[in-house]
Amino acid sequence: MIQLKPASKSGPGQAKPGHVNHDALFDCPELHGVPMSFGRNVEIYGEGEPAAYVYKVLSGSVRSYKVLGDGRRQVIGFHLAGDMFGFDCEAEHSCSAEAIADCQILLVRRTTLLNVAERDIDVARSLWTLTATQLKRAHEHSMLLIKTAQERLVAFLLDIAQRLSTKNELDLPMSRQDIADHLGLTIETVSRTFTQLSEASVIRFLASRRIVVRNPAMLAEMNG
Amino acid sequence: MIQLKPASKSGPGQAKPGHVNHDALFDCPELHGVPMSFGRNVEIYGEGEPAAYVYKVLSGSVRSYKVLGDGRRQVIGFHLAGDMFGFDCEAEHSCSAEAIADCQILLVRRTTLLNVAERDIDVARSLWTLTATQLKRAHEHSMLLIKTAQERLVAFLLDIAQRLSTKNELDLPMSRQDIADHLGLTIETVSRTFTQLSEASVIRFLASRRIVVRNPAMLAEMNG
DNA sequence: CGTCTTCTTGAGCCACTTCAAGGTAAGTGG
DNA sequence: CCACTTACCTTGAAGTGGCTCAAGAAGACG
Repeated sequence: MIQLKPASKSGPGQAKPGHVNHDALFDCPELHGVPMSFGRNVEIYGEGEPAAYVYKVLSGSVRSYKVLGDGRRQVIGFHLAGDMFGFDCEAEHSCSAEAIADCQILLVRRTTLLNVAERDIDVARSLWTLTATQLKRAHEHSMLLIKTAQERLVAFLLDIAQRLSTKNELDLPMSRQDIADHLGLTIETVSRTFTQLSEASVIRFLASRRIVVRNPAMLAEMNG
Repeated sequence: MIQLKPASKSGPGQAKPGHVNHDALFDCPELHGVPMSFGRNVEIYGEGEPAAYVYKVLSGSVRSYKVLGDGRRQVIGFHLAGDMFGFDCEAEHSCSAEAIADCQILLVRRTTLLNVAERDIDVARSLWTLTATQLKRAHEHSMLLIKTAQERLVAFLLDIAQRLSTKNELDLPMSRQDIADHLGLTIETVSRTFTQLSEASVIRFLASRRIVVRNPAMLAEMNG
């Protein structure tokens, strides 16, 4: 882990290549889907419920999570505009999903998708590719959870920055608590670590959820 | 977390229902595969290498893992007899795999499998199902990593016990270091926690890797 | 403006790590 | 069969990173 000293000089900004959402699953004419709105903190589906639909985020963002018996929560991941989610292979959802902010989501009947996949090899392949990508992301997340608090937050920022395709300014849709539960930390540690990064001039806060990356090279270096 | 007191009384043993390996992917006549032997600690494939094959464990066991730049290792999972692994959807393996002990492994060419999947919808479905199952397992693993040391080890024991389909006696194929790297702990903490479980009469050691579950109910309860 | 939620900061604590040493088991060669 | 080696595991003592508990600051909103 890289030691931070408050108030080091910051270099000029640096752009990151964008990330393309390559999957055309919902573009198939048979899988048009129904758009639907969800308010802030509204549950889209719950763990253990029958998996009736698969989903694509049109606008807004979504968190999927699991909770332990005593209330500890693990945010499995965040789904941003363009992301698809809810692709459990079993008949029941293995985690819950909630709207982080008001959002619009496209719903496609799971059975419809599976039927189309039986005939259309491209759809079947997309289904697999999509799941495999999520698997890879889950493995990355496991790597995250063995790192230090600072490394976790840095990796999180880099991941979100890449997925939002914004150059150096991030608008985090999620709360500190969501971030903490995603990174396996407490809200206090997340807050303190953000403050450290800010004091080291690696990032700067325009507001508590609006971040400017002042030193992208440093941020990348801190990711190891 | 459940507090352990050394030397509580233990109840009688209790059987666990077996776990069936449901996937018939390698039974397809076109996907016969080639058996191959790997010695202890021999690498089967490395992270970043071209994914030429997919694998099925015939005997022995395998660990798949990723390492960070500074050497920290995360054991993503263990593959026991009957398990299939190496199903990355990309052309390169996203993690490494090594034989834990001497083992025999069935290899099937990835391209062959993908070709068959293009024509045979059952194979395509298996491919998806298998990946989705691994995804679910990866999510479970994330849950593991937010728990206490004792909970992690208990969950690990329950998982292995179920997958080995042995009633109350486990023969762990992996070292303490492997377990530690799987659970995000140090080898010392794993050892100490094993000792606690033993002192509480939840388990008993026949040898350092041979464990008898003396109190399955307690073990299950400790898992939350 | 007050109220509510979210975020930040401080001080003390604890679970797990680190560092260090010793024990145990299996293999090897004499 | 025993000395020696090596790998693996256990145990102890001290340190620490992140947690808990507590209070206050900063926004959001009616």
